[in-house]
Amino acid sequence: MPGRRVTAEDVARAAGVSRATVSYVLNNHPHQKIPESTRERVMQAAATLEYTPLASARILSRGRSDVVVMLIPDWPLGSVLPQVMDAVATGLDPHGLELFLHRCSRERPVRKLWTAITPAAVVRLGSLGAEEDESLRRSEIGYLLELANTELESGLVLFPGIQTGRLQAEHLAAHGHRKIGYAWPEDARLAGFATARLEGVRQACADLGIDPPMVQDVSYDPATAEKAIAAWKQSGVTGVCAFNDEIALNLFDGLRRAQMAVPTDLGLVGVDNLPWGAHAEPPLSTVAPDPEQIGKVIAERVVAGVNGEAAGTARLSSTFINLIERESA
Amino acid sequence: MPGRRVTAEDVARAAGVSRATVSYVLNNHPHQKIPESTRERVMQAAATLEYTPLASARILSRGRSDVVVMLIPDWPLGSVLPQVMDAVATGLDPHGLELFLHRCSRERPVRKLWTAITPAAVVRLGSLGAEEDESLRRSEIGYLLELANTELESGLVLFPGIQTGRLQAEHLAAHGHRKIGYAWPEDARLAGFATARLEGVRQACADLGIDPPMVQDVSYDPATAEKAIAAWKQSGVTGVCAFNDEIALNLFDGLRRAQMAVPTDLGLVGVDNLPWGAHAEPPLSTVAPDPEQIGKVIAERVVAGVNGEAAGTARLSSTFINLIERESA
DNA sequence: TCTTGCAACTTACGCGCGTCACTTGCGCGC
DNA sequence: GCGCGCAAGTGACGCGCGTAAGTTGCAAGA
Repeated sequence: MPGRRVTAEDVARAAGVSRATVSYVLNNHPHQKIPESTRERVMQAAATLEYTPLASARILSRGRSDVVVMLIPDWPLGSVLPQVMDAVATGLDPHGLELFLHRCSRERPVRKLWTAITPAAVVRLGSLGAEEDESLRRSEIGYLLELANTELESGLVLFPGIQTGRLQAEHLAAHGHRKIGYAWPEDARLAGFATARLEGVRQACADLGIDPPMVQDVSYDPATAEKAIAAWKQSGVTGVCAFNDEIALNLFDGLRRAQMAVPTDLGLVGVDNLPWGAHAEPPLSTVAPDPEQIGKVIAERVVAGVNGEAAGTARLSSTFINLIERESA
Repeated sequence: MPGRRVTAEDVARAAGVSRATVSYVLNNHPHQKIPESTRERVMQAAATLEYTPLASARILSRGRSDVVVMLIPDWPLGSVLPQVMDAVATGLDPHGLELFLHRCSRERPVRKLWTAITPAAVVRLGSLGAEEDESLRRSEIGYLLELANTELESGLVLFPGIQTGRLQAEHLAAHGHRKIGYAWPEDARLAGFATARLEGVRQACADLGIDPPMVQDVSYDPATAEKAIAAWKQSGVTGVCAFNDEIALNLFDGLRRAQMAVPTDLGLVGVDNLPWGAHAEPPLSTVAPDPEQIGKVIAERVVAGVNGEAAGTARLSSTFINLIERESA
């Protein structure tokens, strides 16, 4: 019923040339001399027939596809990641590459992915467990871009976690806080990020010659916030680096319930620059990653990798995160 | 360097059979009699060689892939959608189908997608604009599942928007509210959902014989909340249906700043069942979609469609949304 | 007039796989 | 001893495309 697919053969017939010519024209093959007249004829025919080359055939013969897959672990997606993904997609677009996302979890191993798709590149976000990582590296993916949380891991540093932590701690210190706390997210899946950021806070504290941060678990539950606040108060903590803005906002609420004021009773800095943070009372200071920039860099790397250029392992500079100073510290 | 790809040919050689036999064994071809001994030999060889059939070749010869693509518009992703996506993926998995996500925006037309991938099915979430929709339908996708917001549109109803709105309004009415407001999200990309939900609220009001809802724009900005609250107060509104929990929580804050109490001064119901809502003060009543169930149904539909069974256009029953009564109404 | 050369094509092969149609081997009944 | 039937397995084609290698036609140089 849907009428057979339009193939290059049909276009060739319509344009009165051979299939090879069609292919040369449509792919701008460099080593072929093709007069403008036939080129136009072919283009014309392809357009009217609405010809679209079949991906699988293309891949089969070229040995590579135009698909880039980004592996997203099954964390709760924040607001930043989707923006990054969009930026990557727009960065890839002019080079004819399409971005697809694939969520991976422990239950559904990624291994079967190569059966389904032959990606030109894979962007791995966070680790998938040693076994999966290994099989990923051994697979015949054209290019594999690994994004890491810290400068300690190998790969391209996406969210410079240590730098983030440092900025948070330094911001608090700049406002006179000498005893610092860290609000650690309970969700185990976020531990990778959290470790890096906490490390940054630790380093900054050491450099500033103050005590290492006092870590408390905090989730969305107000009870956890209250407990943490009490613990910090008792040990004289005056400023807290929160893993992210959501947790920081939960602490805001906890402080309000405890009749405490921000930043006089406790200073706060978050991460992510959520819209809500700017409107909190008082406005929340935060370390903001720049999704546009991050996405752009990832896309550039992928394009370079796909084109066979050596990858290199430069780190993202701190241009991609910015401290947004507001009034919560 | 990476050493040539392992093909079915290699497996055949290793197992001492022909390539055809390998293919029959690995695909469990029904019309072939294959003794257990050779079957084992082939499996064994495939395993030790770590043979993975090349997707594109498979697709090319079978004419269909094992990839299901879900088109996600570029709204800000909430917390529900990712959960739905995960549920879809798990539902697809046992049938050998892999789920990939593709964000689409106005700038990057989906049309080129069929060049990159030959999906077994496409799940369309929301509309992409008339032109895109049309080209999507005309393409040779095996199966296209369209998800709609209201019973008015064609397709499978994913989030029963009208039903959602009704539940919200009825909940308020059950607690004595006779004059109802609606908090409309400013983000234009959410208008599709919002229209459906508001329609539900309208219907419920009509059925209950009370005034139609008084609509106010509310975003993340507290200023919008304050303005809306003032307007509702002035016109005697006592209960408000918020587009979602985030907006409801913003209204919470606004009410607190205005020294007003929930639900005595203004009752509130949200949608989505965000973790924060349960911990709000007082806990937020909300209409909760069930991501697991929704995902399961989508997956079932897709599997049926891919297997060539007629789709049907049954609507999702209200089992997929549940009113969670807490204390904010 | 006969090469030589180059632009403008075309022919034909291979990518890796599914699968149809066909062959082979072998036990069985007559 | 021979034809028959069926289990077990193979040969070969086609999917749609990129592209290397080959072919044709025609103008220019000798």
